[in-house]
Amino acid sequence: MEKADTATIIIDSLRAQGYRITTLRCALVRLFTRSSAPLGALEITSSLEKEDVSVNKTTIYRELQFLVERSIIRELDFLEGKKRYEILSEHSRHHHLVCTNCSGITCVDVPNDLSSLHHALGTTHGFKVTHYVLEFFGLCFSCVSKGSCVKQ
Amino acid sequence: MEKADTATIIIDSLRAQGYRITTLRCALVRLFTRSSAPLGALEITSSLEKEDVSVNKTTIYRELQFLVERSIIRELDFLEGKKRYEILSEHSRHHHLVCTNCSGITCVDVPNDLSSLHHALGTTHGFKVTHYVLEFFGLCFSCVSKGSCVKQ
DNA sequence: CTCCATGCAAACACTTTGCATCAAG
DNA sequence: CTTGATGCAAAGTGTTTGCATGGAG
Repeated sequence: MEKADTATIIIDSLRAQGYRITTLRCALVRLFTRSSAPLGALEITSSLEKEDVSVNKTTIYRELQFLVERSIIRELDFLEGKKRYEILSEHSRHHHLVCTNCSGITCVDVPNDLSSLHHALGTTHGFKVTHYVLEFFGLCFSCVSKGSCVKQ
Repeated sequence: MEKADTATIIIDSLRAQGYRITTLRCALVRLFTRSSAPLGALEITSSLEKEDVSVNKTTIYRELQFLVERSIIRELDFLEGKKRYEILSEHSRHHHLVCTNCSGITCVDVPNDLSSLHHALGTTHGFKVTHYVLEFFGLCFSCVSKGSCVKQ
């Protein structure tokens, strides 16, 4: 029994829901399932260009919005003045280490379970948490090592 | 023995460090110590206008940068396409409930201590965490109540 | 008087909108 | 064919830069 890759599963699911499967949509889904780091719109554009996929920025933004609305990808923000996007995988305890020196981003699975907090917030504030963002900022291994190169 | 308010303490500290105490700088510090919610640059501008404080956007942005660099305020981002700023108080376990319906922001003190995570990340990834961001998204009490008004 | 702080205009970066055209189903 | 997807131009929003002027110390 063959196991379809994530991209194929997502695309089949979109097709099943009656959405049109265009070259761009396909390429975007494959790009996201392949990439480990969160991508900005411009990076996406240039990545797709390398695969000779047509790339109008308007269309990219619209397609990103489409994928976000269907919970296939999610938006992230690392205070860079732009949004980044990454595939929304099954495991939800997925966070990032953002290096404030080299801007490198590493994904991490954090063991802590904050689900008890959801309930706490529900009772104390009447707030119904749908999701949360937990991101760590600091210095990555290589920037800690070569301390002399740290900016500022 | 009189207890100086936070704004005064901050301003005195800036003065002691040799920074010029201008009307805007003063007004900004007071605004931040007074306000409970994180503020965007435009909100700040209009707030200051109400106090008849001169408000050029360039100056606002430069002053915000000045205060961020000196760790008096910090930047936050709630995926709105703009940055928000709030006073950086002594307690670090300060997070937010962001309502995805009405965009209301509530500050919360979260009991969980994630400091063990810092060390874990240090050992497993060689990453030195300087700070982290933990924000909750969902529906606030009033939006949960009047469920019918939920957008989309 | 000396610099830091400020205002103004313009530039920037990222994102969105309107509208005509194109192509997936 | 029909309707969603796309490209292009232009506008929108938030933020930054260059440069001359102004004011705190």
